[in-house]
Amino acid sequence: MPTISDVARAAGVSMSTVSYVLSGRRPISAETQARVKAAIAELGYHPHAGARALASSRTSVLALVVPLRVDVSVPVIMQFVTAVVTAARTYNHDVLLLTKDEGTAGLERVAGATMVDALILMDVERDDVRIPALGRLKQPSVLIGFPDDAAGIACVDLDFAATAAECLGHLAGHGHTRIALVGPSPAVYERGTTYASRFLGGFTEAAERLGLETVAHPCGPGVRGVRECLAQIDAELPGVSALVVHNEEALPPLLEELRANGRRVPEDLSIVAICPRDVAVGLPVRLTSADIPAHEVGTIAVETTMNLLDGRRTPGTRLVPPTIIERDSCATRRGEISASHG
Amino acid sequence: MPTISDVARAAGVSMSTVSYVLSGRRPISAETQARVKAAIAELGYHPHAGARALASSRTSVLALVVPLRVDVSVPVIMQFVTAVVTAARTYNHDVLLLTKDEGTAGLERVAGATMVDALILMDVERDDVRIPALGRLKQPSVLIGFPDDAAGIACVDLDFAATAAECLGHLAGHGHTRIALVGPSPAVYERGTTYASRFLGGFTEAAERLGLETVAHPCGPGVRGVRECLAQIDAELPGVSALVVHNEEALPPLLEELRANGRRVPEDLSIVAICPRDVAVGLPVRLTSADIPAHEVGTIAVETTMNLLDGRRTPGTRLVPPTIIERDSCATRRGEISASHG
DNA sequence: CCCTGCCGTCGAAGCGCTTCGACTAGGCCG
DNA sequence: CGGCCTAGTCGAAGCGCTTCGACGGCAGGG
Repeated sequence: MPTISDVARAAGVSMSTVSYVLSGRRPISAETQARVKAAIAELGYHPHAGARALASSRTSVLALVVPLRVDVSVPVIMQFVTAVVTAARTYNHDVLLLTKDEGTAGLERVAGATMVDALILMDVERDDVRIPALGRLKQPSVLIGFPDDAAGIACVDLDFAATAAECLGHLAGHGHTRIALVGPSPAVYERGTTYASRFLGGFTEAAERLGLETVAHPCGPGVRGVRECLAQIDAELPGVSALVVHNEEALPPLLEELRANGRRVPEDLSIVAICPRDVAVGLPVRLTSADIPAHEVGTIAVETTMNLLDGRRTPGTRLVPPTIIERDSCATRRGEISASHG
Repeated sequence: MPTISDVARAAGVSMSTVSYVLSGRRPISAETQARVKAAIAELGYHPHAGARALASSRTSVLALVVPLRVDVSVPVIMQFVTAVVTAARTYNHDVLLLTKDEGTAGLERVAGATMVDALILMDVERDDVRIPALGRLKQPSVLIGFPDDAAGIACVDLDFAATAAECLGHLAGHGHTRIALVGPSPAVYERGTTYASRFLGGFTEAAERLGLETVAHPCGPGVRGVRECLAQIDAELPGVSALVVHNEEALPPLLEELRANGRRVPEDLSIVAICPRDVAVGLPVRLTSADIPAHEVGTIAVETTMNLLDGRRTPGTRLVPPTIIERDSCATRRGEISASHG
């Protein structure tokens, strides 16, 4: 492996000149640059990452902490991951993958060892124990998701409250007035992931504002969970004409159960789901959905990280606005549009 | 951040002694060790990864190259990833995540810069362009999957040929003699991922050995692909009584299509699927399946990597034997067991 | 009792890079 | 025409760690 001094010798310049050609931190004449670059290419020189990190205390590596076994669907996690990796590469950074189950220790390890320049955490909980730990690190960090107290912390996520409101608005626009929320599994609420409560909050508030009659229920796993949830909804809100489903895993069994009971979608029951595009189109009925913009959120998380690293002041929290995509699961209730639009 | 010399001073020893306590490469008396460890704990000392890499030319980081957009299902990829990360941690290594779309350049970058000690590649193709590049790196590498010419390369994967044979054996044991293979999408074959052809090879050979009548067809995406595939199978092998499905994505539409056509599983048609446990149990019919042992394969890949790093000679290729798990999708054809068992 | 060898420790030489200060030439201003 | 600034380059001092050779002391063998 050639070193910077091999390059310097080959180009007939000093080591520092080679370094400045590479970093651009000082002006170097065009001819010198050309000679240095030629030497680099010829020798196949790659700067040694460790040496660089040691001398500059910058690593060009980001840590990304992903949840391992969670209730949020795996493909969505993977979308975040690929978005972050791809975006990081556009800033010439690489990504070190940590799992959430290492907890605080993992963060301290990679940060303490100066393996990374910054950290991005997914699956943030209401009162996440990792947050105080982050404050003690010398590296900045960005959260994907929101803790209860997001003061002074950089957070990025879909605006779940606005998403709920949009869903209700969409259904109200189609004449629906009795609408139920099929929420995430109870485990999600217990674990304290705030997207569930943010969504519920937005749902409740919008329902009131729009004068809708609503109920909301979490929905456990499998056909069983779906069945129970539907039963409760039917009991508490007879004549329900639309469902907002904020639970990706529940969608397949839910559709299956409705079919089995002879309830047609959207003729008898309209559905708006919160899920990624490909899930929405991969089901028996193409679902009208609010997209989970994993790619956008991941990209923004990296951008925010880079701003932080450059010492740029940046909005502490970034809420990505929702996008509703109309497909085939939402029907208009005849003669009720005007009533609901009032 | 305290450095090793801070620790040395606090413990009243030299830097090298601290280093030897940490690495265990030379004997250090128990008392000295205790004092050093106390100092480390008290100061909250973490060795600087870059400095360590520079001095020792070891990084304790593994590169893992994952496919981005592929036909193999995302949850399975994620299982490999988490297995590799978890296993790497048990060897005190971290994982740098690369995407396959960076191609050869990505490998050369991280290897050239000495960012990693070794590389693990997923989604290896028949004549993968990255393989010659790997040979030029100073770091060892391990493949998850097999290229056409695996000579001298460390490879790990499920034994797909044996898996196919096991599936056929299982069905034959249940009295089935006319069996069709629903294969991966044509794109998989075109892309040259060898697991498809390895499976097909094992299938064909076992069919002959067991005296079965079989056909094999790739299966394109969606309901459409399933429908075409089934039509061809029925045309070419009338009276088919069992399906081996080597295509995870096809399973939901396949079951749906069979149901719509009034073909009951397993009464009219038995199914053995090749898919991870959770997919098999998450469908309307709990499928008898050959497991995709992502966790085991990932773990073995890391073990192999560690052996390579320790200069230990290790079997070049590791084929993980299949495991068939009986569930509810396989029926016995009455009165035909003895006939098929002969 | 001396030599050998091992145990436990130290000192110092790098590992390959960045970066700061310094220096030389010119160019521009007043 | 002197002072000053800028562009372009060099030299050297680290960054924090590992590791090799060396050394003193103590045990065991001849």
